[in-house]
Amino acid sequence: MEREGHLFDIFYTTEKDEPVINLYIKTDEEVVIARDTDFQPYMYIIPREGKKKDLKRKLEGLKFEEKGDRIKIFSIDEKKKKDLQDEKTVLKAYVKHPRHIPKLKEKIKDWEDIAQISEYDIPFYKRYLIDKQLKPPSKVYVKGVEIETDGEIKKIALEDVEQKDEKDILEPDILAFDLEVVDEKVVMCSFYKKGFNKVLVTYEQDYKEEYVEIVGNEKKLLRRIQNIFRNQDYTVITGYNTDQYDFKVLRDRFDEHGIDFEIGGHDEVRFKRRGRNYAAKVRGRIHIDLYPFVSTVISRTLDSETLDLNSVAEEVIGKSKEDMEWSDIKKSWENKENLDMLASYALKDSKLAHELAENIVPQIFSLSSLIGMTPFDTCRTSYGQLVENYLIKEAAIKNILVPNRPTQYQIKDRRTSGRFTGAFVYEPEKGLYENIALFDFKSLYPTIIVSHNISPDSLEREGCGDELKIEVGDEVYSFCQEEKGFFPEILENLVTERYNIKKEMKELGKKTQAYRNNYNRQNALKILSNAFYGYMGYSSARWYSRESAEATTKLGRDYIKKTIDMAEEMGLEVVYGDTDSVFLSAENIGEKTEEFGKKINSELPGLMELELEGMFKRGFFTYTNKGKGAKKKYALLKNNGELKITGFEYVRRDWSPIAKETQKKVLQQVLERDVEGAYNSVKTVIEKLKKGDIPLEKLKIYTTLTKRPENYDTKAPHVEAAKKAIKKGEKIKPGDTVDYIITNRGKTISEKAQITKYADNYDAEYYIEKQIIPVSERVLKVFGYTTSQLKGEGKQSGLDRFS
DNA sequence: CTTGACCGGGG
DNA sequence: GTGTACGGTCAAG
Repeated sequence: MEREGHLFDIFYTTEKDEPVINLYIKTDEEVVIARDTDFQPYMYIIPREGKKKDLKRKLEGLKFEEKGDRIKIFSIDEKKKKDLQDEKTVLKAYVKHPRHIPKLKEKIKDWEDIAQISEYDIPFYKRYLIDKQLKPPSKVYVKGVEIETDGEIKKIALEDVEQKDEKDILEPDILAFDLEVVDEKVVMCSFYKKGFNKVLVTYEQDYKEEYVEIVGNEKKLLRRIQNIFRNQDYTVITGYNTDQYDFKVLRDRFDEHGIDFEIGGHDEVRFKRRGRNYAAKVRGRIHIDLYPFVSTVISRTLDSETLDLNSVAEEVIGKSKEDMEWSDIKKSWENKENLDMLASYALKDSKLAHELAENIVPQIFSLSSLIGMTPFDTCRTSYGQLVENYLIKEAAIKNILVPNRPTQYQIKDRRTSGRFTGAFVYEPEKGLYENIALFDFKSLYPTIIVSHNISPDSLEREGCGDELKIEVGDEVYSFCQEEKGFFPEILENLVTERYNIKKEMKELGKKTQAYRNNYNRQNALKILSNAFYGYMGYSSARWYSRESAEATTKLGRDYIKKTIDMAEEMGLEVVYGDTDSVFLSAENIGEKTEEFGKKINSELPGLMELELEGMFKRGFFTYTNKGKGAKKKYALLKNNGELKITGFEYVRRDWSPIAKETQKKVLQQVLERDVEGAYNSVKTVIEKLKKGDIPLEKLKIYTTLTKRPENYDTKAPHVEAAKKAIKKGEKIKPGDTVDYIITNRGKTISEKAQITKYADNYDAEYYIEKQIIPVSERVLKVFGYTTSQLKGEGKQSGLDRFS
């Protein structure tokens, strides 16, 4: 029988000591598992010069036992493969089971006749996706017969699987959930899905809302959670930080009550180790934890420096919820007060996660299908893995041998010896500027790599007749231009496809599905192509090439400097420049921009292009404590009055709300040319602080405890505050975020720190000196104000220098 | 200046 | 699981 469906997950099982690949496929009607029993594990062994025959004979005769495992190579194919610059004959050695691969490698690694062993550490399921060129969660075609099973899921004995259109991607059907936990017990669990929202509660009382369901006790709550997870119709199960929190709590509570943690319908939730963390794998569903993806990928496009659900949702989808204080959640539950509010808070959390997922999951899916990884892996990826997975997939197609991962020793070595000059920064002269045009290079590094053929396989190529020599410091690197390199060829395709899609998008209505799909695809292309440069200099990369990375930044510096020179020649004032962007100012900036853009672009090679990113009415630039122009710290005022603030403290959570509010206000007033007003705002806040007029709410500072307070060697305010609270009977454990106030009792800051709950006064001096002054000084010293003036101690002087 | 500890998200 | 993967900041050395 033949059918089509979206391949959304893959893993292997061992049956009768043979590996079986299981493909999870969602067809229009149901989810099926297609089972492939024919895929064989292998690795490559490269013989030394002239030793091929000897080696092959020895390998064929090899038989050994390890921990009861009888291991032998049961067949060897000879292949030709490209190894960076040379073509080599390699032996493709097949074994019976994936776990034999590392054992075989260990056994033969010191053999005289072997020059190198390759591709021995590519997980079996990934190998399958790569070799079959499958791109989850896009559409595949499968052929096979149904197998009789007693389970709920239909199984197919796979005869053939083929990738269809990789742009035909699974439509996610999302269930979001969220736990409320008090004293390490689950007291509420909320669910949100289209047409289904529910809050399970263990405490019995009259609840106003119909979504509340009373379940009596924690054990019944867990049973009901299990029931909902199993029986609701959905493909994606999601939440925020569910790997590190919700799923772990659930596992512990299921354990405690002696219930099997089975929620996928036919298998236990598995915790897969990924570096120092674990990821919860639910077979039959796609468990997407939004947080790791937000923190590695989405965060780059965000202004917010904190990545809590609320701030992220606010920026990504423009929505947030009224946050409930942690202490209030606890209080509400302990006193059984306001439980309706607590339930609605719980529902809002999963609703928000759901809305965020509606936006982010399609991005993850699109990236998955481009890279060829499962969505499960993609949402937990690092940039290094993203690039490397793609490279391995492309290497297989181009018959290139995958380089081995560096050893720990090599990684250390690369880290210490591999530092090199980065991007060029044109430091801003502090102050206010009018009429600003912001130009930047479209995909600067990718286009440099393509236009100059920067690639590990083009580097120092012997006998090359057309070399590009790049001087970096004392070194000269040469890149052969005769043949397109591995990286440039890939990047050219990625960048060109993205340009084409963006063109296509202009013809489409923004609300159409086609537009959204295209948007996500071009976004995935952008994420991937922008990651290549970093990958070349990433110490754990298989295709590490410090020389290529160095050459890329060198060329980048040259291009941005050339841009700055040309701008100056044309009489434009250069305000600030960083890596790939320049801020230019001129009275008649509107007229000059077009001419400038045309001139620059006529001189740029190949795919390279400088683009006008935006025009601003006014901009504010500041400098660092050392008196140099501050990088990446500026505030811009758009023509429509909107503010764009970059790099200032006001977004960070380790500052008190009053400090953040004050800084934002000051920046706003400064940009409106009301410097004196800004100064007065600071003075007013300081006065209020002195009088004790600022509510404690605005003075809280948040920090998380990562271990038990008594285990800290250093005296930090949040630790000391926690210790004092514990003495008073408060329960605070590792992982808790404490909010504290610096009070006026005690000598050192640590002595003065008290959990908000136990604080009834504040140390005005501290908040003025350590919070308000530093954040406002950062802005106002540019206009000649000194610290003592801000404190109201000195006279004003030189105020109009910049106004 | 280098090294090592700490921290993120969640309740 | 063809295992054992972050990156930035800040105080201490």
